[in-house]
Amino acid sequence: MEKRISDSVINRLPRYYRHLTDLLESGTERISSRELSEKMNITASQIRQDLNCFGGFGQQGYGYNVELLRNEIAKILGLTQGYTAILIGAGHMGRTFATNTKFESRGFRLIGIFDTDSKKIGQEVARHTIRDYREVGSFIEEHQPQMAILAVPKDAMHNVAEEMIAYGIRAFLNFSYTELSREDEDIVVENVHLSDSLMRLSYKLLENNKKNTVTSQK
Amino acid sequence: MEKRISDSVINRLPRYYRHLTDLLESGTERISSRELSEKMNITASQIRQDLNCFGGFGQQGYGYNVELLRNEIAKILGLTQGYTAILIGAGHMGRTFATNTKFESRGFRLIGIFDTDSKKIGQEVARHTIRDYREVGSFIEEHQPQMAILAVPKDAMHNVAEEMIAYGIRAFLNFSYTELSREDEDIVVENVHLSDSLMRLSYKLLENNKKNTVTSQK
DNA sequence: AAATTCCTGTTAAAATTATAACATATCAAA
DNA sequence: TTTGATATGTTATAATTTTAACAGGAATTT
Repeated sequence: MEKRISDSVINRLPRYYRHLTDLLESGTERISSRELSEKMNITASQIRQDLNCFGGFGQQGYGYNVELLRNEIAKILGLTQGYTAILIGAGHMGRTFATNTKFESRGFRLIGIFDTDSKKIGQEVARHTIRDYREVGSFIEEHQPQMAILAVPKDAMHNVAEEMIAYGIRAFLNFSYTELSREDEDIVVENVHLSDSLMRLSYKLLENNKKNTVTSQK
Repeated sequence: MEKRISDSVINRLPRYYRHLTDLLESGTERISSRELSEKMNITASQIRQDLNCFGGFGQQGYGYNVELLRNEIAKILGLTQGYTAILIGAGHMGRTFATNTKFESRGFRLIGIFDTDSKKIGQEVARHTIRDYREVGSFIEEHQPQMAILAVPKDAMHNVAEEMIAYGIRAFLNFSYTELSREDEDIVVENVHLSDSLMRLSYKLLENNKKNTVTSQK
């Protein structure tokens, strides 16, 4: 019986993956938990603890082989599964996602972009021709993508999600303002909110200003 | 002496804010921690605990006044400070941010968009004319924005950040692939990584598939 | 007006998460 | 070889975070 991996650990994995990718690209062959901890501003202990949830990838006296560790994390994250995705909505957000996130280098494959706007249909985005959303059902049936990226207006989101679910999609990356949640069923969702980041930054800035005010009053 | 608010609480505040905004827009006047907990899929206890970090906003036997609570959270998050921001980079990500995140309704004001690409300079995005990045120094001096949104290629990011810091900016929302970190100085940073969300989704999907395989083998 | 229900703020307990400590294996150098 | 320095995997401890419990104030009902 495997013990469950906590969300705290899972949430850190993509960050490990990014840093290891950087290291690999810069030609670093090996790294110790201490060195990595300095780069990432976390404790070496946490890194070792995290990695050991999945197995011993390091070697005493040597550290971790960057390429090997990166590959292991890729496996854990499912990046070697060759998952395919369709993108619904070719507005700003959709285009950003299609062009920015280096799908292929992360092991994903974007296989179709859909929109309802007749002005957009037929346009080229990231080497894909935007398709008519009305064809999405037959497209899914034919190509069986595992994920749908929702970059549609909030009013449309729930309807689109329902349709995707009816067509058999079980994983959603949702960029719409409204949260998508499906606790009960075998459906997985990640909601992304750009404005949350902005609000967090705002909080930090305010705190920082308060702190400096107090300090300068001494 | 005020006790420090934990990051776990801070990270939840934007989500509270969004849900309260939704409630307000749907005309809900009051809500209890239990009702809100059902909407948000967290425990009522946590909601009460979180809110009490900042003061007693509710009333026994009544619950919380939606508008009042939303305003209080806005204050806590610094949304009432009238912070202004400039956006560096008018590529896909920059345009998404400029058009999508409802700056104004969140109390922020975007006051300038900059790019180095002469083809983009002069174009209109979200009611702003894209300015020449070479003018950013004098612009900052004149308008004193508090935040910079970095939506530039990863190779340019650190240089841009250094320049912004030299011009006096102290808060950064960074969308570049490369992380920006400034532990030491009085500078606050939020890094956003779209691909992290995708990787987390991938992990969840893989786990879900494993689970179902095991279940169906019974 | 009394009784009952509701629901907060707060304290206490449980659970989780992060950090520290250490035994031991590997590497590198003398 | 032998010795010392590294650095992991793992166990133990500390800190944090979440959940539960409850006293009592406010609203609502009878």
